[in-house]
Amino acid sequence: MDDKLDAIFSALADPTRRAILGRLANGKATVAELADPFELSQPAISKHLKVLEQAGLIRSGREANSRPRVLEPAALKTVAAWIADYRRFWDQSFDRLDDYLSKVQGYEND
Amino acid sequence: MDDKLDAIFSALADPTRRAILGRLANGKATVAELADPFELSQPAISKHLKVLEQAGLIRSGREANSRPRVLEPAALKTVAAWIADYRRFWDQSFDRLDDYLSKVQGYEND
DNA sequence: TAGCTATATAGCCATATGGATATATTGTGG
DNA sequence: CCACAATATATCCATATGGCTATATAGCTA
Repeated sequence: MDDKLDAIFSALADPTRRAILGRLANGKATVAELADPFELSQPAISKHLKVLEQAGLIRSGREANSRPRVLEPAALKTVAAWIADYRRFWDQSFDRLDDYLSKVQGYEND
Repeated sequence: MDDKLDAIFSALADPTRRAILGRLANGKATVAELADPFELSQPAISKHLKVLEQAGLIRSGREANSRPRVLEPAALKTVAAWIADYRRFWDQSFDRLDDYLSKVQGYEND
């Protein structure tokens, strides 16, 4: 799972790739469509797509001449699950845990 | 905000750094304490800490001889906020949005 | 089959990253 | 002030990353 997170976070660290995911949130798209908003070469986009796919964030389809991409939510869910463990540090709705933690931390910290 | 996400995701892409955050979730810790679980040199850990700090994920304190680190939840909250936009793709509790989206996507996809 | 369209792959290059060792810096205690 | 402890900074090195151009591959369509 750690390896997965490595790949996922690493894929998400690039703004072009996040923008691509944003586009795919509206539905599947061809490589050309995904490339359109950017001033990057087509191979550069293909490379980004490969990174996203290897991280499990998207999938490739096949449709006539083109290979449309779709979002693969599971990978994002993995991230959400990871970050959920930290939610208590900022979210009011985790008050009881928060109280508990501030006691524990207060003990350790002072 | 995009720049922030770049730095944050990039920082989170390394398992050592995620482990450090995990340790800091139990309360503040010195560099030596943070380095202890790893078979890495002290400078390597300092480098990781610098990356985490520049991403805003941790802060440095000062206490006698040592510079203890603490978690900085805001940066993680930023990630949670980003990913929340995708929550509808996997979470049942977002059913209405999900329905809406599947209609929209169905339209675009078929 | 020939040619066009869509996309992938191969190289190549510059910069970034993660690690190591050696050394500098800063604070504490004697 | 000295010596030690804790941590940071400076190099250096190997590998990874992101971009480009050129070229290969696959599927239509005439």
